Amino acid sequence: MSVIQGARERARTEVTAAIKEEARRQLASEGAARLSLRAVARELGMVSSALYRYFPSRDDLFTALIIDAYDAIGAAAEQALAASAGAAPADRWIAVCRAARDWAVDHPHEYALVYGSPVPGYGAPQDTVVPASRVGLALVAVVGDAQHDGVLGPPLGRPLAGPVRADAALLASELAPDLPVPTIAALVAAWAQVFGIVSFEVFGQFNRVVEARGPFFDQAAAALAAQVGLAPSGGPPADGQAGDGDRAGGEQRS
Amino acid sequence: MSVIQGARERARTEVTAAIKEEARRQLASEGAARLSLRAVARELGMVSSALYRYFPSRDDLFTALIIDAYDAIGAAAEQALAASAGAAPADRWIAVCRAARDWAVDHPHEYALVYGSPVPGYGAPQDTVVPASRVGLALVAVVGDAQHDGVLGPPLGRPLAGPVRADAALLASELAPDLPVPTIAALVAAWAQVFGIVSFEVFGQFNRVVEARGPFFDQAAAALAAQVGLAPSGGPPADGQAGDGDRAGGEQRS
DNA sequence: CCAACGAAGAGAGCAGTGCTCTTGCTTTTG
DNA sequence: CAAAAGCAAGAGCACTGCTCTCTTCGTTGG
Repeated sequence: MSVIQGARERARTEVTAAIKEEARRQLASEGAARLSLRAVARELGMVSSALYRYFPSRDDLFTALIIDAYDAIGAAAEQALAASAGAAPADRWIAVCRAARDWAVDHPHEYALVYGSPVPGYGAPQDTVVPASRVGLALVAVVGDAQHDGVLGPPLGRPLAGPVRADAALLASELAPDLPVPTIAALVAAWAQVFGIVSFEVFGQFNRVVEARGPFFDQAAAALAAQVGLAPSGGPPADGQAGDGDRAGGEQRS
Repeated sequence: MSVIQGARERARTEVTAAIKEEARRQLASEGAARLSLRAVARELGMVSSALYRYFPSRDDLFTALIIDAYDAIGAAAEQALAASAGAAPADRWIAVCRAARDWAVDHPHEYALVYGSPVPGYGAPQDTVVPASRVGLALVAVVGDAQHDGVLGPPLGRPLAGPVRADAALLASELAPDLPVPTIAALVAAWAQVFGIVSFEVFGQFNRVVEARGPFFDQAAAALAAQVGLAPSGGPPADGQAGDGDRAGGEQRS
């Protein structure tokens, strides 16, 4: 990671970046399955075989894009986390969820790459697990902060079944020893459920079902916040949501 | 739809079925992106071009498989709905959700086809919308029956924002005029959230996070039942869940 | 300063893909 | 029975991921 590089090394990182950029562009316009190495090379004015100097295979290019996507959506969530420091926990929860959702609707194909069907025979390598966890960890941080401030209530729902408790206890010991085990379990469920709503929106399942997707998402995120034990903020936010910046009627599928 | 068919017509439907069957087999073993018309034809002992007599394009084959998949998971849900008639609403809710989940983990690639990333430039045709709604309608039926029996409580969560209420009201008028609007909104959210958990499980996001996936799913489904206003069944189901038939430790990604 | 080394690009080529078009054959139908 | 329609086969086009060889050129050690 030296700042000073030889011309060669410099060129390499630049070309690598250009390849990823062009690949991302094609990803957005064609979708992952139609991403073509040759087309990327063509667009970059190089021959297809030259691309293999930078990525040993198409799957490796995918891996790079996947990591970037995880990092991007994770960064969005973390930024919302940081920006909302000091706010009511439920509102922070909604802000973090909303940041992830907004990134997803802005980058549907990259989102599909990471939260959609796993690519063919391709097993996600180990490098992806840390970036993949960033959004989840941001949610954990919201709840952890609430706990630290003494405003974390008990999660809703019936008592945990044995195996679920065991899983949650293991998780808790790894990433948030201070949080109650049932809270962790509720957190994991909420995490998956948030992405369920995002996926339905991005993948078109809400077409002709839900139009006001931004407000709908916020509504659901608020319910999930309550589910994990974050009390709703005092004031009734019931209506309005003005300046929401949401294009409700827009068709999603390209 | 005449029962009696000429030999030719009969052969046609048989070949069509054989193609879909073989395609499904390849789908299961290779994944959607690697499904190859030529390979299907090869396996069936015919030449690739002959396949185009039955499906005008690869996308049309996909469409057929998608409809079948929607119908299969929908049928599974409806069967659970019928089988649970008379049980406590919350338990019926869980049963229907669980049926959909079980089908999904048993047919991960078909599930990915319908609830994963939409295929490349392929816009789902209108034929898919009815089959696609079957699981959702089964969930609506559970809640509708509970309402009819007078055991439906109010949904949890804050009051609806204006646009959300409008969407939900429209939906309610279309498919369940008897249900309260907030219930419909909660139902739609719960519907998406159920599939969020299923997708995370099927797509491998729960690897090294949740191991007892069956019980975990039931836990979350129970919480969602409460969310839409279905009171938990009397007895404490807290532990046990024996004979669960869940292979907890199994690696998911092929 | 220059020679050796290694990284990078070019091009040909392989096996595979979706899809089209033409050519024959068989079944159905008027 | 002959015409029409349905169907399989084969050749072929343009494309894909990937490998191999060959040449060029920046970097670096003596």
